[in-house]
Amino acid sequence: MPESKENYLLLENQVCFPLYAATNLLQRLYRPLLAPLGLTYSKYLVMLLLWEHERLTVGEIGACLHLDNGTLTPLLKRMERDDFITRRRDPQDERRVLIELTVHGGELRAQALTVPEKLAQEISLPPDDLESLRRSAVTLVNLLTKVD
Amino acid sequence: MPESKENYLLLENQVCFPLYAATNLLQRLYRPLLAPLGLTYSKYLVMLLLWEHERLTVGEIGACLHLDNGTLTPLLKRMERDDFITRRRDPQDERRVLIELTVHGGELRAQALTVPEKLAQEISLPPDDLESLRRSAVTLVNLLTKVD
DNA sequence: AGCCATTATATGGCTTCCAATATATATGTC
DNA sequence: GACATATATATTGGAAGCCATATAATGGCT
Repeated sequence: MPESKENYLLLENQVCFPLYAATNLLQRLYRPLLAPLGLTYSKYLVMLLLWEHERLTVGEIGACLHLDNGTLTPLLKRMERDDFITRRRDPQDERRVLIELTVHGGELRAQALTVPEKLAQEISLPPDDLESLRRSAVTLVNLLTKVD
Repeated sequence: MPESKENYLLLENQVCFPLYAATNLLQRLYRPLLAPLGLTYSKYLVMLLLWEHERLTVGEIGACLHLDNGTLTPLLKRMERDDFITRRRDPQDERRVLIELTVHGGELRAQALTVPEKLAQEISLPPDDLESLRRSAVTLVNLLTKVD
């Protein structure tokens, strides 16, 4: 039946569009929460990683966040300029660049602690729904990265 | 217990990050499918709307896609330049700009029909999982737009 | 040592995204 | 009709995001 194929082109039935829209809307919500810390959402993600690991290469960050080098290099340069991180060549392997927190970057973690709960208040989706959304998105990401 | 608050800062526990990553990965999948049609993902979304409605204002498109004017105006100008759409002031209300398909834009729909199934093949997530992901993302989007 | 394939990051060009601001048109009120 | 307010789009400036390509360093292999 040809009609079913037609229906796939309806915006309402697209799987990717709600993810796209939700991502844009969420970044808009994050913006005012992160701006006082001098962070954007992408920079915030890098900081989350560094608060966990404290020394990473550009490549490792890209692998974790699924981001391209062409995205990360200028992003990290801005973060270096604004005193969140340091960038230096790995003496062991001069191809790599090691990313580490500055003192200021480390201290910022305390202020960031309040961000997740502030955001949760604005979303106010039942925790179960939120968790199932998270889980299915994680599943999708795992699937999409295995393809590569 | 203070530890639970700490855990919210772990990348693994973030709700927004998997959505963000999935969106980026999906756009990367769409790119090679849409490029032959001369479309990017955002332009594709605009086309989906116009294949359904055929005459929309800039504001209506922005409301449907949850996109800003600062995003849409240059996007639509490029689409006009590349002969997908026309832009003209509404004679009834000169503040508005009416967006309509060109002949070429209308014909493109036939080629776009194959895109959703090609993408579905690459994702290969069980249809039920995909549908539950879509549904919870839609719920989230509805929630986030009601706040406004 | 010299060469070649591989790896890690950087660069340039283009698109998308937003907030803040500007401009022009409509609308309502007196 | 004049003026304030609201509405619709455009503009500007900065940040992300990707691809394709370039540069530099490493690791064999001969």
